[in-house]
Amino acid sequence: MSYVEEQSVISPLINEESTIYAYILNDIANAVFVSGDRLVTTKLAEKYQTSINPVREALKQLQGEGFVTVSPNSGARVSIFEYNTLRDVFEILQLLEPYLMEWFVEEHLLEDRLELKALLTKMETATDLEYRNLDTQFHWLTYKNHYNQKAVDLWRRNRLILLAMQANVKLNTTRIKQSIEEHREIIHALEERDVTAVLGVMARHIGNSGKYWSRYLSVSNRIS
Amino acid sequence: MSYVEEQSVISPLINEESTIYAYILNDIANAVFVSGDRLVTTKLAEKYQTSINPVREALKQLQGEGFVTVSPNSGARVSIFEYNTLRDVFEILQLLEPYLMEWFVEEHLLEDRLELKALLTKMETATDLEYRNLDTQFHWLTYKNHYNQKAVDLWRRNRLILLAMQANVKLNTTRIKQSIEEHREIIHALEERDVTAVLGVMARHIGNSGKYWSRYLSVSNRIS
DNA sequence: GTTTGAAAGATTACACATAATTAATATTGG
DNA sequence: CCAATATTAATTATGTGTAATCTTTCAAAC
Repeated sequence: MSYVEEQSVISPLINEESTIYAYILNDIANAVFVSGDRLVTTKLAEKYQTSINPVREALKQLQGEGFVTVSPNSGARVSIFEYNTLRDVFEILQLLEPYLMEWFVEEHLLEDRLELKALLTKMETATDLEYRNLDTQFHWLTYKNHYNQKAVDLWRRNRLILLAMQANVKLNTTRIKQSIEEHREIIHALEERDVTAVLGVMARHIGNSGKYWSRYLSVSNRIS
Repeated sequence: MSYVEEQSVISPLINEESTIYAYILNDIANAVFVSGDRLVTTKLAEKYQTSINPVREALKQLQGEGFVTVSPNSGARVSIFEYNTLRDVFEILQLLEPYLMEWFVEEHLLEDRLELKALLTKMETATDLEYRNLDTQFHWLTYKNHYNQKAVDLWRRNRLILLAMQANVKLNTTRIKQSIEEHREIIHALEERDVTAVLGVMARHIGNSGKYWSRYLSVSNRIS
């Protein structure tokens, strides 16, 4: 097990590092392996410089988390992420995010808000790929300390699926600008500690994101 | 792999059958293994009449699903289900159930409602243990066909954790009666296809259940 | 074009070797 | 003599190789 990943690990959302589990999940999140791809144990063992069992165990864990689908005697594949998955994930996020955010509005510290502002500043000069990472960091920061860590984990997993689906689709500048503006509004409402306002912006933010991606991915679905 | 379980598998909530995964999960849900218990691979392999590797893989899958916690070089344990877990699980259910139920109210068929009524009838003469099973079946029936299978799976998992926590605590008759009444109200509101009414009863139903168990399990926590 | 059958490839389960942890025992200091 | 620590023994986890079984693939025959 002396494999070194070229690409950096999707920082905040993948806890464990330097494990086969993390490598595979990272490769799924970065669309190195895409929806439906076969995950052959021998190939993976070779790629990550280890034997079959550790790979099988990593795949089983990923199966439990929903990223991989295993058919008996037929092997593992990256789970099918299609249009319906996008809808499902967004609807779950739409339940979770207001719930997680509400706590943050009331309990966050000044330093949290300053960190968010720092991220916002970085966003303004970020490229497409950097932006996605900053966006993830922004929301991760707001949720990660929530008392309901089960819910946080749920959010994390759904967010990773989203990243996997979006990895090879570019974000257009109009949407980035709109998204930055929404983040700014969130921070502003946070300063006032106005729960209703924050949740309002959040709902709009998720809704817009959902609309954007569903439009995009429905097209790419129609093509393939 | 020729192990035969004495106790029947928690029927609807555990899909796979006759697998080590299902056996272990079933034993967790029935509190054969309780929160914090060490899950030693060799022991489990012996118990379920198989070798170590399949056990390890089952444990990894259960880890991914949150039922088992694995520490490097130190092995697997049943995840810690304590008072905070109860709160977390109930809050997640409180988000999920209205979401899942809303669809059912609008889309369910007459035969679904008849099945629910049949379950209700059985509830009225059920013992404590049977009641819990019927209650699970009731809600499973309402959710299992929802278009968002990711959400359904989420509900399933959280419900299993609840079952694991409640397995060795008895349900008192007052709560059973109250619970039956709530189910009756749900069916009634379903007949009218009145979303608001159903969600109202549901919120109360979950709330009451949460109150009941938190009171009970906080006591058992204080004792231990 | 469909079916059949053989060969290659992969999955699964098992046994073994090694490394780490846990426990049990002995030793030391107060 | 007791408590805390150190040492040793047992247990357990982890990773590798291998054999058997099942799938898939590909080519030949119908």
